[in-house]
Amino acid sequence: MENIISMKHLYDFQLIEAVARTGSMRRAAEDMNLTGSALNRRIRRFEEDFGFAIFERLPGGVRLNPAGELLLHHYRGARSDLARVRSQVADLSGERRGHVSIACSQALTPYFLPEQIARYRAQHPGVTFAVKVGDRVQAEEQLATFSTDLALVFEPIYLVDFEVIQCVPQQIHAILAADDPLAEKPELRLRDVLTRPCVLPSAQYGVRHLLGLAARKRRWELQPVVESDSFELIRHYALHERAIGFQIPIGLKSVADTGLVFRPLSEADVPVGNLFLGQKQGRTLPVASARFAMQIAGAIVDYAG
Amino acid sequence: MENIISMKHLYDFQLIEAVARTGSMRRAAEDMNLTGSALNRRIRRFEEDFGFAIFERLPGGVRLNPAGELLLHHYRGARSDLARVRSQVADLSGERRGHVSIACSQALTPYFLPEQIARYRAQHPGVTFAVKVGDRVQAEEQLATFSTDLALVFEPIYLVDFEVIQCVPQQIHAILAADDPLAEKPELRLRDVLTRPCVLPSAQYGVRHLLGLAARKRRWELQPVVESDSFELIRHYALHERAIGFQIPIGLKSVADTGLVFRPLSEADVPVGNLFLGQKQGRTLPVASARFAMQIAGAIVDYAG
DNA sequence: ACATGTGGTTCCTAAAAGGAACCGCTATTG
DNA sequence: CAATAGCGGTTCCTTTTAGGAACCACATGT
Repeated sequence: MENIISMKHLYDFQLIEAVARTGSMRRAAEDMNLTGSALNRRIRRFEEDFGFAIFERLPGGVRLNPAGELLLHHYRGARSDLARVRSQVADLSGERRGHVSIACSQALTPYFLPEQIARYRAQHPGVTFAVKVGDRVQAEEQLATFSTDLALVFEPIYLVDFEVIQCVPQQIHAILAADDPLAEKPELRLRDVLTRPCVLPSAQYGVRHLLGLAARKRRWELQPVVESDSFELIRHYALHERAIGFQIPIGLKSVADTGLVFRPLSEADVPVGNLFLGQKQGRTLPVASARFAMQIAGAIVDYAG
Repeated sequence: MENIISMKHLYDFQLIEAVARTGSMRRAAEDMNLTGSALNRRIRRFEEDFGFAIFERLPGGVRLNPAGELLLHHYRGARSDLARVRSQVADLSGERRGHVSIACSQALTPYFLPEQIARYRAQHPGVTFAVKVGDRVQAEEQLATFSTDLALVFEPIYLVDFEVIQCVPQQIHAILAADDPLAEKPELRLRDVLTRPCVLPSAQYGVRHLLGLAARKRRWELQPVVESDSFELIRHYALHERAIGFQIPIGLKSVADTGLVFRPLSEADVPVGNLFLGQKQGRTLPVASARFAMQIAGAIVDYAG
């Protein structure tokens, strides 16, 4: 998966990464299909070449020291840059192959991303995709450690090392049964929905965060009857108990004919959130990723309108 | 020199760079102390691992193809980034060692840089320096290929990939004998000096460029009696024939007691040039280089005032 | 036509890396 | 408290890999 690149000169770094991950030379050795003694010798020799120890030896295992952290970050950067070079070389050889990895929120999985990926692959069948779903913190981490090329996140937190490619506003929508009396209003107030049973995403998600802000401002408290990190569960549960779920509109096109409707919350009550498409600051992306980024940058603008 | 870092995993790239430099596998093999057959095998195996050929095989030698150019640029970036990591690790080990490489114009060599380097080394004796003198084009090239950390150039041309750290104006000064009648004026006009025998830097230098611009505007032509790429020769020749040389003030502190004086040209005649201190766009410099950059950034501002 | 240079290949030897067993240590556990 | 299990580190020996020398096919320039 990641080892597609795995050129030989980076083998030492792969070993170091494995040791750092497992916290033990012997376990890492098993992972990498060699014996503990061999791995130990490689690590020690590497440290000698490098000039500094990169692991703390503890009883019961090893751990990266600060020097090792710096070094591992360098390796991840170098590896991703080599992948970019390989991609550019493949591109100028006319191969039109490549690989795109994107970290995104769950809201993008039911409708938006499948459609976009299919559209892209229709033009470039040689390009493969890796979609890593997670909350906004995980997305930013994966960007920082070169684990992903792109991130598409709603209301990211830190935005350090995050280069914004595109940013579109997304007002939170309430999801309710089609025959719910509230469904007749074109726009819902916060007091309309918070007096009803609510199904909310868990705390780490941006939708929950914005709803929490809006509620706290009015000295209310969010009291979800169901709380989940599965947006799919939230949507389906809204139908079962006639409870109210929440989501951003880009994730809602698909609920149209499932007995559910969605209505925006009033901007006077809940602040508008932003959906960010970004990459790691300063990176040059592989060609396939860069092209795909351009495509969805345009697409999210269309969806927002 | 550059191989201070030379960790083992970059050996293949060092070989590739040697082949690219010499244009021949056998000559590169000699340089790197191995035989042609061994080197050839390594290159071919590397290309197989990488997935693409990186050399064009011509009768009479080899040459990097576009893929190879991309790859070599990646390598130079990775190498310099590893050097930075090593520097940071050394720094957090309290070693206060390091190496600073700077490309600069000749104007900085007689007085400014020696003083600055001495001042820095007085505080950090473990830090070594490499000063590469050249014209402004060479300085920018060296920055782009990671051959130098810093560049201090007068009137750089392209400024692509050039991250400006500091920029100070420098008005061109005329250099003349202390007993020259013109020396009595505090400021000289262009017509005063161009009617006299002139000693000019050659075309690639910024001083010549600005003088040429000013002259062409008035439909005059520069007709130097002596033209040289040695600023030292220009200074000394001014004394011998009582000709007029040109230089920027930061390079002139040292001529005070050599029978020469310097007077600024009027800003109405010759546009003010700029002395730029810069690094490669987006790079994180090794600690020693970053600290030295901060020092001279302050120093050139003082000199300009 | 020849000598000289090139990249590429083969065969064989030299060097480097890996595997298995063992050492000294520490934390856990009966 | 002693036995045990797991850890990093070391040693010895085997396996694998890389390097050296000679050679080939080819192109160039005398």
